[in-house]
Amino acid sequence: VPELPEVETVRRGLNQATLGQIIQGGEVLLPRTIAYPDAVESFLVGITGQRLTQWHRRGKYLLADLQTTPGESGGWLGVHLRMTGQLLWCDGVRGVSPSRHCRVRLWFDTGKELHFLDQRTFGRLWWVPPTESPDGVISGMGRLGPEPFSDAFSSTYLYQTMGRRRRPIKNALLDQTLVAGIGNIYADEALFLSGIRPTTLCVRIGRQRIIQLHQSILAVLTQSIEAGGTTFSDFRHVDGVNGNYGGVAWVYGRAGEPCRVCSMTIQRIKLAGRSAHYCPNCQR
DNA sequence: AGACTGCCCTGGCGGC
DNA sequence: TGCCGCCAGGGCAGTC
Repeated sequence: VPELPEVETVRRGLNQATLGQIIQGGEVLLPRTIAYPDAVESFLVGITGQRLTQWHRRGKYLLADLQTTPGESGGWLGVHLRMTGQLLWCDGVRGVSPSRHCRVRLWFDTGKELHFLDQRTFGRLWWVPPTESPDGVISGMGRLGPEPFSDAFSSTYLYQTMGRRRRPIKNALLDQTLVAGIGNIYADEALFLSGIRPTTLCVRIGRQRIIQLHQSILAVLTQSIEAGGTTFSDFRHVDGVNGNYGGVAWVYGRAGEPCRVCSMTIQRIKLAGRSAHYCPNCQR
């Protein structure tokens, strides 16, 4: 499940592989993958002939700058991988049918192709025309809270924003309007590292523990980006290679197994419709 | 406004 | 061996 570190890894791969290349055309195999414009044909017409000049990341969204000619914007190509989406940079053989889960394929002037694969079909693509703004067209992006690595996401911000809320801290961490990019895996891992139970109400967490949580969030995200994303998911780099989040999770996916610190059995509960994993001894 | 629930979707797995 | 139900979860619409 791609979260911020996985999306960041994909972004870096795309910036290595695709910059300067011109989209010659494409094929949409699953129309609902295209979130905007409404008509698939408008999407294809919009991106065709455009040069990819930069890939950005905002939360779990990817956004490519497009240029019609040097200095003239051709809008943006937005991508959200959701649960099982993958972007694969491959040697295309025109006319040959791609893999079973391929939803969209784009072909380039060099003969390379960019495939959007997505088993569960939750992933979405947008073409944002130059006359509009990404934050407006990609509504979820417009609502995102600060980036974890930005100055805006300080421990003071976290304390002031979350400190008042009457809801479990785990739910708050998954709320993309409070902080962008954290998903189920890193929320559980950050809460373990800061010794806080996922059920703890935000309002019950003191200043010192919020400072610890802030540090833990940055630590777990940094470590995973350095490792190139997680292994414990079906995440793949743009070249199809698996990630390697330092190898092990502290609690995520370890229900019933002994805590790596104290050997107490890791618990799994349901919060906000998601599974939450924690150590009942280390997290209070 | 804040918080929560159900839904979308497919494939893998446990139980019988 | 086969079928059924459950589970995974990011974002959004709907509701209280």
